[in-house]
Formats: sequence, structure tokens, C-alpha cells
Amino acid sequence: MSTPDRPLRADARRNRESVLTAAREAFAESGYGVPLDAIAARAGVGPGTVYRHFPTKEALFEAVTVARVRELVALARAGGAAADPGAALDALLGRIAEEAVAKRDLPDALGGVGEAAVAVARTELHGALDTLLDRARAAGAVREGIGAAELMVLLKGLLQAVQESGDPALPARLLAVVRDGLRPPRP
Amino acid sequence: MSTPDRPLRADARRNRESVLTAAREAFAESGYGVPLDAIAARAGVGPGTVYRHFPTKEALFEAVTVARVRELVALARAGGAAADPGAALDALLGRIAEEAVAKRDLPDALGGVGEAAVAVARTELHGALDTLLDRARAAGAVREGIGAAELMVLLKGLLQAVQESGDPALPARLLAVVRDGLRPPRP
DNA sequence: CTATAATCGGAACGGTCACTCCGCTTCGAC
DNA sequence: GTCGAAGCGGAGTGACCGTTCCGATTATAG
Repeated sequence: MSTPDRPLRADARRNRESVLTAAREAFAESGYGVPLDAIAARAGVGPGTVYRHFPTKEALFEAVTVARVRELVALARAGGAAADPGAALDALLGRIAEEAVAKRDLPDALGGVGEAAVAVARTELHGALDTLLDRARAAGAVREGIGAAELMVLLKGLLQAVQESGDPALPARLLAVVRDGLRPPRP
Repeated sequence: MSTPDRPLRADARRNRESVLTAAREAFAESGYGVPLDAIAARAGVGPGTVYRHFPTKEALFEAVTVARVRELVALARAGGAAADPGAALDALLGRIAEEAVAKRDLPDALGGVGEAAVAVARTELHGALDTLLDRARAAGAVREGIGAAELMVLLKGLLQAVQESGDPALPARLLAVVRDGLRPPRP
């Protein structure tokens, strides 16, 4: 059940790295939709080699993506412990806006694609966001009725739409709208 | 160049209607992604018949969708002429929230799919939204920096996100967030 | 160096889907 | 009723893509 596998052969390890790098770039450029053959070609290997290392295209996507989601988890957790949770939420959203400009894989990572590993990371993100939002709400920086689920859905849709439009300044502008909308309604 | 075509045969007209109805339902349920064969089956005809009436799947989608977009255009125009443009914007967003619950074709209609006809309708929507937003902004109900383009992207993302989640109460909650976020930032 | 097993590459498979083709059916003008 | 043309259906085509298979290649232990 654990890993009694003997270490990978040297060339195999090298190829594995190439594939991961190529996948990172390809997914970032085009989202989950890139043909697997394109990733293989970019890595300079055949598709068969990709499947030797990852049982499925989805598994490859997860291997690339879990790390990215975990970064957000770390940020959200740090925010949940920060002195000013409202500002921490601002920072998190700002970071996501930056990512949105360059990386097209986040939307798929936040929802939909990926069963096993990414689902776990998503759950962690969910939890971390919930405590961050709870604290921000207690501090009066976030309205009632908005939890991690709502925020993640909103972000996913927004990222998708924004990336299709191509305007690099759009994410920041729209996230500012969302951020202000998250505040408690004015009396 | 115009329409010198003799009138359609009776059965042909009947089939055309069946196809349009089936397409309306199928696109509403599953978005642009439904296989054309599924639409044909639903209409009780073969795929060849669909292509006799519409040159392309996209053309069929447009035929179904343009009408829906035009309804929004009418609503936006009415709002642009209303006494209280802020309230009109609220009404428009509310209407869109309702649609979002039941119809999955709006996101594709608002962006991406469709070149010729839908693009024209989209442009009209764009214009109508711009005047509505201008007037709402003048009335202090909308912040700077948000035009029709921004609003359409925002809405598209929202619709996409909401429809994947399945929660029928979600659209209203998230649209409230967006609506409040559109207001001028607090001092 | 050699034997062996791990690894590789890429042709081939199977499934999906938009779209085409054509022999048969059905309408409707006369 | 007849007949030409319009229309129909559904099998077939080609493209795309994830995945598998296997003969050729290459690393590494001894």
C-alpha cells in the first residue's frame, strides 16, 4: 500500500520532470482542455511515456494543480490567523487576481476537474476560507450568508469569464467589485 | 440575395418548428454542449433534417438564442429610460437571476458561442446596458469604471458558476453581492 | 560486456461529435 | 391520379482525443 517501489531509473525520473514541467506550462496556458498529446510533444516524449507516469490525464492535472491550490490554502490559513482578517481577505483576492491574469488552470482547479487529490486540497481550501470568512465577518468586513462555498463558486465563474475576455486589467477591477459586494450591506 | 425562396412545404415547416422547440429545450437544459443528434432525436427527425434547415449547429443555437438576448435588450432599454435607473438595474439583474436558475444557455449566449446573429444582439445589449449604466452612475447607484463590457463578463461568470452548483437559491445571494459591489465604494 | 528488466515512442483503438450523402418517401401543382 | 421536385432519415465520413499495446531501446546490476 505504501511505496516499496525501487527508485526510478535515471532517464525515467528525468522524463517525469519534463512531463510535469510541460504540463504545468500547457495547463497554465490553455486550461485543462489541452490535448494530452500536446503536453507529451512539449515534453519531448511520446504519449505512452506520459501514461507510464500518470494513469490518467486527470491525474496529471491533479499532480500539477494540487500544489497551486495548496498555496492558496496556505495564504487563506495565514489570513485566518492574521490580526486583520478583512485585510487578509483583500490580500487573498488580490493574489487570485494576479494568478488569473497569467494562469488558465485555476478555474478547473477550483471546481469540476479532479476527483481524488484535488478534491482533498479543495476541501482544505474550503475549511481555511471558512475560518477566514468567519473571522472577517466577526470583524464586520464581510456580510452574512457568504461562506467558502459561495466564494469559491463566485471566484471560479469570475476567473473563467475574465480569462476569456483577455483584458489583463479586468480581473482586478471585477474582484474589487466582488470584494466590496462581500461587505455587509449598507443600512 | 434576399428571399426569393418559394414557401416551405407544409411538412418541412412543421419539422422546422419541432427542431427549434427541441433545440430551445435542449440548449436550456444542457447549454451549447448538447450533441446535435440529441436535438434531432428529441425533435423526432434525423440529423440530416436539422442540417436542411440550419447550416450549422452554431446557426441553430443562434436562431434559438437571439430571441432570448433581445428580451434582455428590451429590458435594458426600458431601464435606460426609466425614472430610477438604479432600480431598473436591480430589476434587470433580478430577471437574469431567475433565468439563471432554469436555463443553461445564457452564459454561452452572453459570450463566446455565436458569430453573426448573436454578435449583433450582443452589441445591442452592450449599447443598452451602457446607457442604463451611465444613467445609474449619474444617479449615484453605480461606481466608476464599470461599463457594459465589465457587467457582461461579470454576469457570464456568475451564471456559469451558479449553474454548476445546482443550488437554486445561490443566484439571488450572489447577485446581491455583485449588485452591492457595483455601487460606488464607501468613502 | 552481457543479460535483463525497465522504459520508451508512437501507431493504433475506440468513442464522441459535427457534418455529408444519397436512396427513398411524401407533398402538392396540374 | 400522376409526376417532378422538395424533403427526409440515418448510415457514413473525417477529425479529435484519451488511452492502450507492443516491438525497439536503454539503463544498470553483476
